[in-house]
Amino acid sequence: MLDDRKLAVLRAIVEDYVSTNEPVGSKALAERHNLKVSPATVRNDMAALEEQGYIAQPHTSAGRVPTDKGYRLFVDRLSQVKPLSGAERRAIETFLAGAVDLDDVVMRTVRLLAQLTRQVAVVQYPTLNRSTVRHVELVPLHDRRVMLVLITNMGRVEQRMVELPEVVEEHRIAHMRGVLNDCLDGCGLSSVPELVSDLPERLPVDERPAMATILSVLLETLVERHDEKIVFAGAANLAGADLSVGLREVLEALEEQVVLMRLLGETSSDTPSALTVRIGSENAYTGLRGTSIVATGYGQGDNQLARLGVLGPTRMDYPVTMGAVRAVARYVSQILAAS
Amino acid sequence: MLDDRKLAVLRAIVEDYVSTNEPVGSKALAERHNLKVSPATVRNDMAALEEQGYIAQPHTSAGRVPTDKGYRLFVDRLSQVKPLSGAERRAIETFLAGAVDLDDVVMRTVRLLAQLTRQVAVVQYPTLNRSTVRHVELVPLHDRRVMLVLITNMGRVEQRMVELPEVVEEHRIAHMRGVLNDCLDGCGLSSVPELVSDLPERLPVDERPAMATILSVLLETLVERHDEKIVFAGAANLAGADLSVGLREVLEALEEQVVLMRLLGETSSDTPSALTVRIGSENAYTGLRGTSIVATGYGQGDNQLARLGVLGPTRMDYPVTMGAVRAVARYVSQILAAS
DNA sequence: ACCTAGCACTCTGTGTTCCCGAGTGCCAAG
DNA sequence: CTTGGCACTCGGGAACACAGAGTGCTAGGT
Repeated sequence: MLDDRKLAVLRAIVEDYVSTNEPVGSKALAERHNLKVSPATVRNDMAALEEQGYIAQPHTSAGRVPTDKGYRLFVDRLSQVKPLSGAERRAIETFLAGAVDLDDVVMRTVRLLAQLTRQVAVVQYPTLNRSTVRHVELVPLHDRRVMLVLITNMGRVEQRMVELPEVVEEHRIAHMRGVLNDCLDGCGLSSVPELVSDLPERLPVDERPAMATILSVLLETLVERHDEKIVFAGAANLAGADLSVGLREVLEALEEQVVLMRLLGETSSDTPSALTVRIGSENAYTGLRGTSIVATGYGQGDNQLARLGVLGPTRMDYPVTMGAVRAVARYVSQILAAS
Repeated sequence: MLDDRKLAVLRAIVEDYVSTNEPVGSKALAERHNLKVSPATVRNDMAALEEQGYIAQPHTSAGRVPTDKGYRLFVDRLSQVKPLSGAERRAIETFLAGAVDLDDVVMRTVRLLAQLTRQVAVVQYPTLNRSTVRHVELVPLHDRRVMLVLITNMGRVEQRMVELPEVVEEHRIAHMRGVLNDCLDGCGLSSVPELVSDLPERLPVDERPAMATILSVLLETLVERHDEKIVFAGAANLAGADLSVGLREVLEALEEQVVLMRLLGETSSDTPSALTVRIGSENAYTGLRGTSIVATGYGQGDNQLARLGVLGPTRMDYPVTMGAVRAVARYVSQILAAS
């Protein structure tokens, strides 16, 4: 049905089209790649490929252009991820190594990825789910106001203002802090709710209302899933590209955390560390019909923390992009593991 | 030189051009606005205005378009800031009131402003300069590792990992924390360097190396001016607009913190709370020749914390935009003051 | 059975020409 | 100083022709 030569033709079409951005014709194909056959033969193969929906022609008597299905086949069977050059790898390493805190790591990662791929990079903040509590701090501010600070083992810090129901003396606050830390230190965030459920009862009566308030804020913080925070960079790289549907839609999607989240997230969850490629119309979101997403999880080994990836026009250099995404994911995983 | 009618003509040209996006001719002007004079007269005035550089024609025999100088005059003398509608004000209020922490306030502000003005909104994080230290926390992590957390009165939290030169027992860390807080609590961030300068000397000998390390990280944090962090939103609003120079340049500028910073910052520093309007070529940065910036400081009264504003095509509705920027700045100032 | 050469055909994109109309500048009269 | 009239200038759209690239098909060769 699709013999080797037809596949070679498809590969050649994808490669040429990606590099020139122009529909590729049989003649050019036959000479640029040494297929050892004549343009006429190539035409026959093209006809077959078109028949089966792998390529299409924008207008009668123009060259062929890969369809989403064509790209899919290319990605799955005709290409292999291209590793980065040594220089690039060193650049990544030094750039990421300079990060000073978690925010900085994420920020540098997203910029790096954008620059490397010349696409829009998207990075999800490491999720709290697998994190553990490193420390809980209560800082008395005014009479009835306390700042609650939660520090996780990933270096992540969440802070919330808490308005207490009544004035509480400082030494009581200190005591509550002690109790909280004894109870939670080192525990997984997901187990916090049950761990604190009976905590007020174990306190002196006059500390209970305050503690209850604090706990409700703490739980709220966890529930809010602030971890779904996502940042992107490199929007400028979209300027030239043809997204087939307005640039506006794409930019809007990028600013919608929820949409972005789903883009990165919808993946074969059985192997989270594998590269996920979603091509054009495979993407549910309508505004992104002309774009592809290359994403992967990052984190240490089986402990996947979150996802990152890039978004670009369907007509992108998949092998290179995939290489960059994979490499960056690895390095950022290393950095996070080390800190 | 420029009598009242000429000014009225200029105003009419700006208003028409802003709303229609087409060069406006003498005839249309004479009828749409009741100028009570004939097109011929308007033409004479236009000639005078063009002579002096307030308007220009894209091509011979096309209508007139305001120049940057024309917009400038319009903004300075021919328009007045348009207040928001009651509904808009209420929307702002409720939207901002839901904010849960400082990050959230900034995030909501920038989105709100983008939505309200249909332009790109830019918000600078409240600067640390005027802030005071609310609390310093040292959290022991591993043997030689401590997390330094700095909480300011603005609700801002900075955290840094500190690698100590030697193992330090927990109670010593607690002691250092106490000393640090005694020394710094309530002090302005700018005065921190001198306050801590002789601090190690006042400690037991075996705490000095650790404290020295901690202090160097603390000072570094302050110097790094992490406060110059800037966020933007609403890039999608640029999609349709004509920036006269590529969209790409503008997007690139937006992602350059430094450039963005200068855009908001360069202002008549004597009255920071006033609205600053920078029109087209008045803007130093070359990539932004086709855009204008409307910005203002925010914060409580004379205590200006930072700046916010919007960026859009030179052809924007200045009165409305200025109204929105001013209103949002006021509300966010209120919110911050209350927390 | 497959490849190849040749050929007629079909498009798109580009360049040319032409014309309409909006808008101007100028002038002379009110 | 304002106004009506008038000739002039361009930009932009429609109509048209044309070159070039690319295709599909068929017939002949291996």
